[in-house]
Amino acid sequence: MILKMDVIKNIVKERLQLHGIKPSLQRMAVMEYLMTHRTHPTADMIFNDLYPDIPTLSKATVYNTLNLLVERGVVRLITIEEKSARFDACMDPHVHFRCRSCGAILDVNVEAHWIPTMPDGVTVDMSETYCIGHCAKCNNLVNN
Amino acid sequence: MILKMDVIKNIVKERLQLHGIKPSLQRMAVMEYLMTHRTHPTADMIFNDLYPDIPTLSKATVYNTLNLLVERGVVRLITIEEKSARFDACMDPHVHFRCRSCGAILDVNVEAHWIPTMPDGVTVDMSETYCIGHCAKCNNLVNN
DNA sequence: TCCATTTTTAGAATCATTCCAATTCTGTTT
DNA sequence: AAACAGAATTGGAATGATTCTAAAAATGGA
Repeated sequence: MILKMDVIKNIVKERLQLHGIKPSLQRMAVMEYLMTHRTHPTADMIFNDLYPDIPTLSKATVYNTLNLLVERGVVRLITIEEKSARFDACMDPHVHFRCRSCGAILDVNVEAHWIPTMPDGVTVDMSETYCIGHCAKCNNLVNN
Repeated sequence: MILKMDVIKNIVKERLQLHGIKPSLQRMAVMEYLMTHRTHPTADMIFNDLYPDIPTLSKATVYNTLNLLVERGVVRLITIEEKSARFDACMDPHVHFRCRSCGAILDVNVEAHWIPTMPDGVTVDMSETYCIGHCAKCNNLVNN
């Protein structure tokens, strides 16, 4: 019998190895966290949530790991919010929306990413679109 | 005879007043700087360039002013780069490109801004698209 | 087991930004 | 012009996210 936990852990491990990243306990934990929490967490949120399970975990390790994952193209770095960086393990094309009043960051699905025509000689290997406004919940609060 | 300087200063003053911002010496200087330097500067760059002319200028004032300008919709806050915020006084639709090797941030003209279809109830009042890759100059260095 | 390399760690250091309380400036009323 | 109230500016301290550093721990061969 194969436990669900093992299945997830194997997917996580494979995804890391596919990108040449040695799957240490800490790296697995950060990657699994991002794959199972689609909340665009900050480094600090990840650290705080993982810390109870890995009491020796250091914030530096979380930062090291996130930087490595971003460098290798395994997760996306999101700068939709000035205060702190956000991370997203979903690499399918989608844009991010931030609500001005509650601060939530939501995924918005799109067919493909928009890459405008660039000046001659410029090459683009990544693009991000950020939309900012008011989410459905906050709009309702105002209208009722 | 009207000096060119006066013309610019008048445009700057009008743009501030149009948005209900009292045109103090410091605010005029920051706004004029942004309108005449299309380099997407950081608060620090603005402070350093303005300081020689306004020796009493404080960094807090530069931050206060930039925050006010962004709040009132007079300039754009650009978060294409994690280290520090960038500012842009051009409100015409355009997207930003950042070169991975030299760090330059360039404007790319577009007809209109892309705003993907949002989930029901979500309203968008601003959107930004960031493209990242290699600029023409850096691509040439590699290919020659 | 021993050794070399990689990874993790805690805490210090850095750096952008905000906060704070005091001062200066502005415009208005006597 | 003096007195005043409110707004803007100021320097420096405080904050908070991130990076750096040097030591300790883990890993994986020979």
